[in-house]
Formats: sequence, structure tokens, C-alpha cells
Amino acid sequence: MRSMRKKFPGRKHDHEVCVESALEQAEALCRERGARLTPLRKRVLEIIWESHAPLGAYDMLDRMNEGGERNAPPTVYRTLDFLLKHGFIHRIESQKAFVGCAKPEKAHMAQFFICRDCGTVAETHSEEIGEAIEASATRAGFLVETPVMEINGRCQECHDDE
Amino acid sequence: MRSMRKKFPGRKHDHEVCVESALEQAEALCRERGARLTPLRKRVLEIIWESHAPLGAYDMLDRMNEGGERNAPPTVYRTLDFLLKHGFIHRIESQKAFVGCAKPEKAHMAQFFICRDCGTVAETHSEEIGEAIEASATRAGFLVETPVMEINGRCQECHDDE
DNA sequence: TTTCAAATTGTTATAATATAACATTACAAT
DNA sequence: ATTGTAATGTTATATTATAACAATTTGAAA
Repeated sequence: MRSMRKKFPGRKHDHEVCVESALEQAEALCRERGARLTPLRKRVLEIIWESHAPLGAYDMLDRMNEGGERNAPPTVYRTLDFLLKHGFIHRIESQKAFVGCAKPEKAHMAQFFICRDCGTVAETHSEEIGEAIEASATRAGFLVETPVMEINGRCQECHDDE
Repeated sequence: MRSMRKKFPGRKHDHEVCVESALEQAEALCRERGARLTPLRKRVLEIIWESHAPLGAYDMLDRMNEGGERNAPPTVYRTLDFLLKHGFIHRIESQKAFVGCAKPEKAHMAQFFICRDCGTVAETHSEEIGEAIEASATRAGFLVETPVMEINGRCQECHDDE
């Protein structure tokens, strides 16, 4: 597990609410789409959401096996594939780890602000950044498909209490 | 090795010139900085530049050992650390691979346009994108340090000859 | 209901990427 | 020449991810 100091999206907010609402949203979307949010998938999504910082696949595995279960890597990776395909989570490339998606209802271009101290990730959807990228891409004759924008730095709180 | 169809930054340009000028630039910068561009480091940088598409560490290793040498992974990874530290190369996180840096003389915020067909990477330094990110970061109280911007999609040429 | 095909999950093995730890060699300053 | 540091060599292993095939569950057709 990565070391980290504290949380970024608000120290005080009730995180259980985040988790529950994320799970409910995923269930609703699966119903809409005729997909199955099986107990396994729901459990993995829950584990991911319980951490605001990106979580590695093997950390999830440890968590799943805490009660003596014997889940193996393919189980986790397959589940991650499902969750990624449905937009319920994102992969943070620069950390080989995964976070819950704040806006799973439709595909979108997102930016991730990742604090190097507390490890927490904030997802934004800036029109301005999106447009700047499109403009730059157009000049280069490039057709944008899946941009990866991981902005590493320090969040307000961590920067404050130097 | 990844499969790919063709080149992105100009099919015709003389790539040997790219490689040579990159190596010369690295030597000059090392002289300035009192760093040593040893034969090993120079060779790895050359191998990376010989490919316009990002190259994995083990691909480099294969290349280095073509004559029967027995270089081991730590040799490559240490060399990559050196080249990264000096800004001579970038790591493309979404591909676990490395490309030569087009502007090694000073640290900079770069964007990478990566063609999913030909695999080639074009590095840009858009003021507009940089400012958009800073603006978004400021709103979030976030201090930007090392943004990773990997814009996957399709280059003009690959898009043209569908 | 029974049955079947597809989807999901289980299991074993292994591939691909990366680093730890320690030994040896080369280099540069005295 | 001596010596301390940087660079490289070497062996082993950690970490991340997938291939291949078996077993099970599920939902819908018969």
C-alpha cells in the first residue's frame, strides 16, 4: 500500500454516503443497460470506492481475501474490465491503480488531480481543457479518442499544512 | 512488440537526422550539467530515438543484447532513470514505454498525441492547454507539479487511409 | 420443468514490467 | 598510486497482468 497523509475531497464529508450512492448508481445503470452487477462486481466496486485514493488490483485482492477467501488475480482483473467497460471506474495510468468514476452515466473526457501527499484523486470535467485539447489536436490533424490526463501535484490541504 | 501500421510525424523525414541531433543535444546538455553520457546511456538513448513509437524497457534490452550481450533489466532501468532525470526521454504511462523528448533543454509541460494505429507519438507544448489546466487547478486549490497528458486517438495519415 | 447456450467465476500457470541488494569496475581528484 | 564516488554487473525477487482451460450459474427457449 502507498503511504499517504490524509484526504483531499473534504476531510469531513461522510464517505459512506459516497460509496452507497455510487453502488446505487451502478445498479441503476446496469438495469438500464441489461448488464449484471453481480455480488462479486458490486463488492469490488465497493472496495474501490471505500478508498478515495487509487487502489491497486492486488490491494483489492488482499481486501477481498481478508476472510480467508482464495480469489485469484484473474477474478479481480476480469471484474475491473467489466467496471471499466461500463465507466464505473477509471484506471490511473501513472499509478497502475483504479478509482471510482464520479460521472458514470455517460462517457466523458475527465481530468484527474492527484495529490502526491495524501494520494487522493479529484475528478474534474473542464470544458476549457477539453476545448484546448481539441483545438491543439485539430491543428495537428489528430482525432482525439481517449485522452489520459493525470495532473500530479499537491492539494490545498496538504499544501497548507507544510 | 506492439503492432503498428506506419509513422506519424511525416513519413518522409530522414529519421537518422533526428537520432543524431538528439544525441548531440544530450551530449551538450550533459557537458553543461557535469553529467556523464556514458556509452551505455548514449546507446539506450539512441535505441529509444530510433523508434518514433514508444519503446518498452524489455524491447530495448532485446535490442542491446542482439550481439550476444547479457545486459540485465536493472541496467536498462537505471539508464532510463538517468535519461528521465535529465529530461532526455519521457515515460508514456498508458503504454509502459518510453520516447525521446523533443525539448530536453528545460523542464516543460508536454502533451502527447498517440496514434493507436501507427503507434507514433507527437509531443506538443500548447500554452492554451497549460493555461486551461492551471486555471482548473487554481479553482480546485491545487498546485500542479507533473501533469501526464496522453491523448490517444488517430493521426491524420492513419485516419485518411481507412 | 428441462435443457442448453452464454455468461460468469474458479483455478493453475505464466508473461511482462520493475526493483532490491550486493559485487565489481571505471573514473576523477588528490 | 590511492581512494572515494559513480557507474555497471549480477542474482534474485517483487509487482502487475494475462492466457488457457475447467466448473458453475443464469436466463431464456423448448
